[in-house]
Amino acid sequence: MSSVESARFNAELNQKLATSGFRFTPQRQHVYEVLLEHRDHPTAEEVFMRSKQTMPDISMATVYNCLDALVKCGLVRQVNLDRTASRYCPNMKEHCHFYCDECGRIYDIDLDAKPRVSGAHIPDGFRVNHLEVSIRGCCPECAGKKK
Amino acid sequence: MSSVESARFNAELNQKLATSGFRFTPQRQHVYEVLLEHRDHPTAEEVFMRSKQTMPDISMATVYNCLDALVKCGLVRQVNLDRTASRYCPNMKEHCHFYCDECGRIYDIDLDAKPRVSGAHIPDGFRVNHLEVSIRGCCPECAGKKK
DNA sequence: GTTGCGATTTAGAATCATTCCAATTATTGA
DNA sequence: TCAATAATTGGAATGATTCTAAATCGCAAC
Repeated sequence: MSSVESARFNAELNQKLATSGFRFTPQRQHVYEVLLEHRDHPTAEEVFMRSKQTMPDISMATVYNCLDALVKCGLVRQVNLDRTASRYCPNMKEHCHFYCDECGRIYDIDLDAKPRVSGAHIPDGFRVNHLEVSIRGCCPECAGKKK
Repeated sequence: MSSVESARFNAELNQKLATSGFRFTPQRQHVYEVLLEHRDHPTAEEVFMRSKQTMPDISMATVYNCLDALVKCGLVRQVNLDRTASRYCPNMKEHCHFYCDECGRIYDIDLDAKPRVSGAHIPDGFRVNHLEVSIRGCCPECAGKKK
């Protein structure tokens, strides 16, 4: 990441943390940078490993705290599949996730707008806040290998 | 449940277990009956408690084993919300779940057919097996209370 | 019917992700 | 500068689930 980009992300981070009542700390900055570096939906454990490479004294508890703060201030999405470890995603555009059943990788799938589902009979009186969609299947790479 | 219904469910259970290579056991029958009795998406813990009322010696491990067998032979759906305990649902019709953010209850929402999502840009080469939709919001009961 | 074998059940130990805790350290506003 | 408040830390605790090894069961072949 260039220093210009980096400065922009830091400014956004600082602002978003502040408006949610969080402080700007080196750990939070670092964890956010780690997430931006490889957008591959790492688990907390993976974020911890990567963070330690350049911040060796960071603790697992802090990684959880940082991820939590980033989620709460709207910079990161927490992604859950079944009951496996949560994964973290710094893509805040409207999107859903594709899970490859072969390799387990997660891909972001862009959505035009808030998703709508056809044919759902929601009875009167239910107020919908949020609709979550996830797609399971086989990614191009694994589809290639299987042939 | 009437004895006629009960016989029908047992026959289906027996047949489905058999075709997946599982045996018909009193525990599996009992756990399935417990699920059919109140269709309220209980956790394994709740199934365990209810099962013990009429089968006091059943163990937690067996409840997990039975639920697992029922899921594998296609009689029960395992439902996960975030990383909370899995819930179990004997409704195998095409449907999705509505989670009330206030009271935590889960409601089945019927779907006409397999769900389709509008506006998703799935790149070439991805093979979709399954699409899962969940809805979050406020149920009629809680909406009433809030006013 | 008896026998044998693999499947199932069981209690308890182990695991995994996550949260909690209490002590230390850092940041911020007066 | 100094207190007040928040954040970090390592380790203990938690909660759901899976594993393990021994006992038991169900069923097919004899």
